[in-house]
Amino acid sequence: MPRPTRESYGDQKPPFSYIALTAMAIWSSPERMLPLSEIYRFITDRFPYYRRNTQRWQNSLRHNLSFNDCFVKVPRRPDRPGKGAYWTLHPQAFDMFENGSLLRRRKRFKLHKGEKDSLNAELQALASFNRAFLARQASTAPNMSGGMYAPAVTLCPRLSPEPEAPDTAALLPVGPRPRRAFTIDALLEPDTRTTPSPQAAPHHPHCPLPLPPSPYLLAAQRYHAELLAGLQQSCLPPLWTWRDTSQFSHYTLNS
DNA sequence: TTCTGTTTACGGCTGC
DNA sequence: GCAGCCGTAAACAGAA
Repeated sequence: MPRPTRESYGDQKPPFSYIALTAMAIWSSPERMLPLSEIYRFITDRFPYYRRNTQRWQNSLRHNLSFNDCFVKVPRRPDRPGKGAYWTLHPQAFDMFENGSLLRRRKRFKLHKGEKDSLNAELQALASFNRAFLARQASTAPNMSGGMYAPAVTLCPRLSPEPEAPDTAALLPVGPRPRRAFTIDALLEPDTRTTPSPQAAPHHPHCPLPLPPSPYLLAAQRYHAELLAGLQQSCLPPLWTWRDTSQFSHYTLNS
């Protein structure tokens, strides 16, 4: 069966399930994770059919994101505020589709109870940490303006507009995933394994001074990096690639 | 207020 | 017939 092309659909409904469409969108992003709004945009950009009746299919898509264990909701980093979380694919969900075909899943991806509980606990912990981070930041805000630990994000506005994927590439630790107690205090302790020294703090080209980020920010980044490293450690290359040529656009199975 | 996320329910389709 | 996958609708809560 020839692979369907974008042009062959026109305004017809593509033969992909919402799970497949969402997986495509997530895999199309450099960070392998997208907020809901970007998943919508990916689908409407490529499939004209979904430019109509948006409420209907978007409701279905959200249902699938929540209902299926293959999608993992990753809380935003506290220094990257915005609406909604990021969504990624569970690493163990890559073999869902038969031979990379997106038309029908080989089997439903289902996490075992323990795995699901463990993942939920970690994500819950991260969300709690983010809230605690914001609370602490708010309570210390009046002193932050001139303080040496003022978060870099308040002094170095981003150049790219929202939505923006978490800056995980530079945060991912090398080697085995470090484990430490997940409490606010534990995370705020100096961590010589992953905490960059103030001298090594990245210097934003538009910042007048290379200020060290706050310990809270570092702790949040560190935990985010640990979480994402765990999720991505077993990541395989994408099974499919969206190819745009002058003749046609289609998904191809990577060899 | 709007968007995001969760949950429940139901019916159609397909394969065994 | 049954189980599993899928699409859709709807209600609701919480966050931005």
